[in-house]
Amino acid sequence: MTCGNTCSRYPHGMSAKSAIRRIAHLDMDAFYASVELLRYPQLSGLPVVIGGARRPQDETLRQTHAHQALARIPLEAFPRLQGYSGRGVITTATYAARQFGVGSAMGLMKAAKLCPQAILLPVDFAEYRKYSRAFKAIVTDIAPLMEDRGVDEVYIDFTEVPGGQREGGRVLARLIQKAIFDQTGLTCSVGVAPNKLLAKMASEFNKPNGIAIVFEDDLIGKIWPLACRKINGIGPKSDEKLKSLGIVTIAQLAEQELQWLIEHFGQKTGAWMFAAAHGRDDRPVVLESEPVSISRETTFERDLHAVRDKAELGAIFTRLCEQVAGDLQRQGYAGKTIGIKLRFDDFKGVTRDQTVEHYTADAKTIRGIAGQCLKRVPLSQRLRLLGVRVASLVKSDSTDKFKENSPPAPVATAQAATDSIVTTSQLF
DNA sequence: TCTGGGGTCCTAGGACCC
DNA sequence: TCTGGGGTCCTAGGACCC
Repeated sequence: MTCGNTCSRYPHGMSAKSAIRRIAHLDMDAFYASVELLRYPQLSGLPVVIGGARRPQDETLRQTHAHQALARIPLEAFPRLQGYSGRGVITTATYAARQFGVGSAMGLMKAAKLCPQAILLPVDFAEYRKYSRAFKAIVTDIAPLMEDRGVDEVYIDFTEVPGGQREGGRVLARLIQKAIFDQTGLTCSVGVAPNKLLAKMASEFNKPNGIAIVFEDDLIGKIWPLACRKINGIGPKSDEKLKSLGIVTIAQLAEQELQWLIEHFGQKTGAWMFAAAHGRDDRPVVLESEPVSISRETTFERDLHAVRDKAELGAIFTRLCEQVAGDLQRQGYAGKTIGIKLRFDDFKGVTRDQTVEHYTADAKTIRGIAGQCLKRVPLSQRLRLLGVRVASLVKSDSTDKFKENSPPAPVATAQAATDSIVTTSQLF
């Protein structure tokens, strides 16, 4: 068994001052909704949902409100879920709304039935990003070793932070929580534990605005009674499979032999599950990471047909390529694997990609290669989603030696050549 | 009336090379 | 010519997460 950085940096019981590894997981409470409540305090206590709605009436809400004193806007001026029609899901719901059974990822029309009086606000990523940057800056001012896990979550290594060991991390967690609240008005929940796996579970224990401390000795008492699904990485599919094998709780998972888990879930997953069930996880807190891929996708307001809606589809496709190219250029990357993603009206999806010789961040080049990918998909079925992705990324300053202007002419595949069904080759 | 828009990582087969 | 193994790259799909 090899011993990596973690062991050599934190020798167990070796020196009198040896620090115990303490990792925190911090999770902002109902993040998007809470940010909206800062702008519209008159909505506090009311059921509010933030939705991925892209209807014209939603898009105009911000402009309508733009020049008013937001806190004075009367309640009647806010759109309600009642009578909502169209696509879109809830991204965040206030705790008041959650009491009606609505929550993340639920379709807005279903939510409208459960809680018609709920106020519906469109998402405003720019605003959430602002608060995201703000709370992360507050965290790193106090504890510099932070791993970004998206807009509203971070891991923090408390181990070597002054005060990070006091009360198992509770003192520092409280300090960070208070600093974030004082400076942003937002609340968060924090779990502190010997590793990321346990810290993540702990942060859920006392939500919202709570702190939970977990020590190694708490495994049996606090972790084992939980459902396997609470382990970050065990999703709906694995959970179902575990249930079918008679395993519901983490304790039951921990009873299984390593070999038995490997037989049922494969070498990697089986071994990982075994470790997780025993509370073991030595992943470090990662401060910086490079993106693997950059993509844009969109679900249409209505399903589109490759033939009947050819012009509309073509325009959307071009726009997606331009957006991806813009993202790449802004972030300073170029890629050489270009791909597309389609979702059909039955929600089944396919992907196609192609790796080319030259790195690119150019919209027209991407559009050309993505168009070739699209030709390899039979398109008799109606589409609900189209996406464009660029992977195999490099920092664009390191691509100066490759020139971007030579889109290769991909050879048509045998499959595309022999395809007798309607394909986009006639369209794009 | 189902199910958004980003991402990451893993698996598995085939091509190709040594 | 056959047998065998390992490594890497590419592609497609799928599970999972925020």
